[in-house]
Amino acid sequence: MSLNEKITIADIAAHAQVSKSTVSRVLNETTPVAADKREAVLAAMAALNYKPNVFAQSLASGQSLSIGVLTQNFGSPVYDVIMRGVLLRLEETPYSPLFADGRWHPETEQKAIETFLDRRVDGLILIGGYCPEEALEETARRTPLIIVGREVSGLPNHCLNVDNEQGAYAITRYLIDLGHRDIVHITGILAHEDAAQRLQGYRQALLDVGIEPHPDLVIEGNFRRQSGMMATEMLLLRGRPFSAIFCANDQMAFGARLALYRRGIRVPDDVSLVGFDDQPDSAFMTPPLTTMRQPAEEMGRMAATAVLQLIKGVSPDLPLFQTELVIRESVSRHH
Amino acid sequence: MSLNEKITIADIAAHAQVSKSTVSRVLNETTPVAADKREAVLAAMAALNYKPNVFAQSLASGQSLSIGVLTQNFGSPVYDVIMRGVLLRLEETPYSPLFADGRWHPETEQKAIETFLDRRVDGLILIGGYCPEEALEETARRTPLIIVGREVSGLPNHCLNVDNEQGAYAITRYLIDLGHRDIVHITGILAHEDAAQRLQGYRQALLDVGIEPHPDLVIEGNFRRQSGMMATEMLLLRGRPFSAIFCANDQMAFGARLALYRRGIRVPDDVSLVGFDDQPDSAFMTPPLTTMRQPAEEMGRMAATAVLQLIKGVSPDLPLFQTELVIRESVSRHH
DNA sequence: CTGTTAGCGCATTCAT
DNA sequence: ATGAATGCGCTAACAG
Repeated sequence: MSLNEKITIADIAAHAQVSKSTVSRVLNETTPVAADKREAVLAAMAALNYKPNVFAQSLASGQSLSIGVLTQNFGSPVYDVIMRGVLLRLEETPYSPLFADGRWHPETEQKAIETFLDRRVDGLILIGGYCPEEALEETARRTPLIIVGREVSGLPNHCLNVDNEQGAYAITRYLIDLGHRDIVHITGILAHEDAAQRLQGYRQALLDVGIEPHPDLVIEGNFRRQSGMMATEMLLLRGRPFSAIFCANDQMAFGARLALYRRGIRVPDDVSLVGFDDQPDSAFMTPPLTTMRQPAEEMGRMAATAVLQLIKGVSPDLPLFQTELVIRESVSRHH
Repeated sequence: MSLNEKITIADIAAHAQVSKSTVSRVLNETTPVAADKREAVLAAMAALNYKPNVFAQSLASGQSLSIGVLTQNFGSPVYDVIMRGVLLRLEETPYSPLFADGRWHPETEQKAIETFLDRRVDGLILIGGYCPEEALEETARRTPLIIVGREVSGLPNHCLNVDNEQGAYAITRYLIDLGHRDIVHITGILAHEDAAQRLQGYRQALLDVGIEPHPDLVIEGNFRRQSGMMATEMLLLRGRPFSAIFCANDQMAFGARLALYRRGIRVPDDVSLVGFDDQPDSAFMTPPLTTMRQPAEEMGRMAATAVLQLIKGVSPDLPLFQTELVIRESVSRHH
């Protein structure tokens, strides 16, 4: 309320007739305090509208009560939701998030991580990224670290992931069950575990019903709309017939949809189209897109919970999240 | 590099044969220091890989070198880009961003602002929000404040906005020039200045060519896809003919597109469709959406620059940003 | 249970 | 130009 509040524990100590230590104690609940003194302190804090100085707290305690969150490209669909999950979970705690954008540049990521460390974050959450694995392992040695959406072989119990292979398997299997045989797969950047695992799920589903995956039906994209469009155009040029396209994410499905539209190919009458991620716009594509839903927000929350556990010294167990098939009008039975 | 670095200015003072004060001086360039001593200090800092402790710095100086950024709903199209702009600009400075998500809840926003203040941010950037104006004015009195995407009458030179009316005018005028006369407008939440201004631009454009805006052709939406869809369905039920729809944002245009699709109405053959914002997916709608581009990232950068100026005590001048018409295949001449 | 005493790492007078 | 001395606001032994 008042404009210039420089209230310190000394003030409330005086007001409550106790020592600064006692004030600190009721503040941190670090040691039992007599009920009456406790009340007095609380009353004084309320009366004077006391706000602890975080810097002093951090300096004295060595804890910053902040955790660094590194994402790649603000505004990208799934990561934003993961971040929201982190945020929401953190709001339930005394920790505040510090954010940075790695932009998929290893150097930028490293710099951001350094900045976080300089700011003495108590923990670190990394979402995706291209940062070399050794650097990550080094970082993990220095501070509590959770990585989501990426598998670092040297840090098995620091990574939080979705079961991409199972998801891709299920969605491919779904198309097969609809009678499709010539199913295209537009992959993500295959250097990403996500993309590789989805490709693997796709292949396995085909193999399991005795279909040999055809190389002409697999095209590598880069997870972006543009690449979905170009991949589809290339596919059309190739001339090999197909009745369904499975894109490794919704973005590329949007691109594919546009390419088909421009060629006058109807969805799902002429070809069925499915994506992965279930980003919000999927439900509003024309026609609405069949896709796989990732529990992104849930993963964010879990990531936050996990770092907090690491900070407390307990080693969290990180589940493999499952996806959920969301069926919409972009697919139909193949005759 | 080393795992346990607790290097303080005392260490480097010893290493460089000078006093701690001198070290502090070369660190902050606050007072001239003899060249040789200066070199020695720099060398020592490099050798020991010294990192200043931000908490100690902040505690002693009273500056946090952090600025609070409050957005509404992580993952919403335009705001995310504005945030990216803020981030990028801040990366060029010693300031770090602190983020929070207001979720369009005044209480949440207030709480977030309080948290920022508790963290002693040196400045505040608010993106959108429903926080009552008095609260904002109060906040502006306590700390450097910039508000983007919102007009607070009591804080004219703290607000950063786009010229919504002009943008809506231009886009409506464009449809008129294509021969459209019965142009629908699906508005945003009219309590938002954005939405009200866009509606005003739409009306003015019609009036300027002698068309009396018809109430049946204006429907209030809420900026979300779903509302664009419902508004369009309602419109179709009303039965009043129209040849074009102007949605107050792209999201609602996506919803409108879906409603038209489900009714078998072709775009742009049967009706032309335009949006506002030029969010990335617009270019991949089928057909690609004609829309108005906001310089969102630029606005974010400017917002950051402006708070920094406020912090330095200079009052920034905040331009009214202009939009740019992006013409794509969702519109055609009306015959 | 509680008060006293030291720092935490740095910026900033104040002398020199 | 530089060093010594205070203090920022709080936590954490340390005694009682």
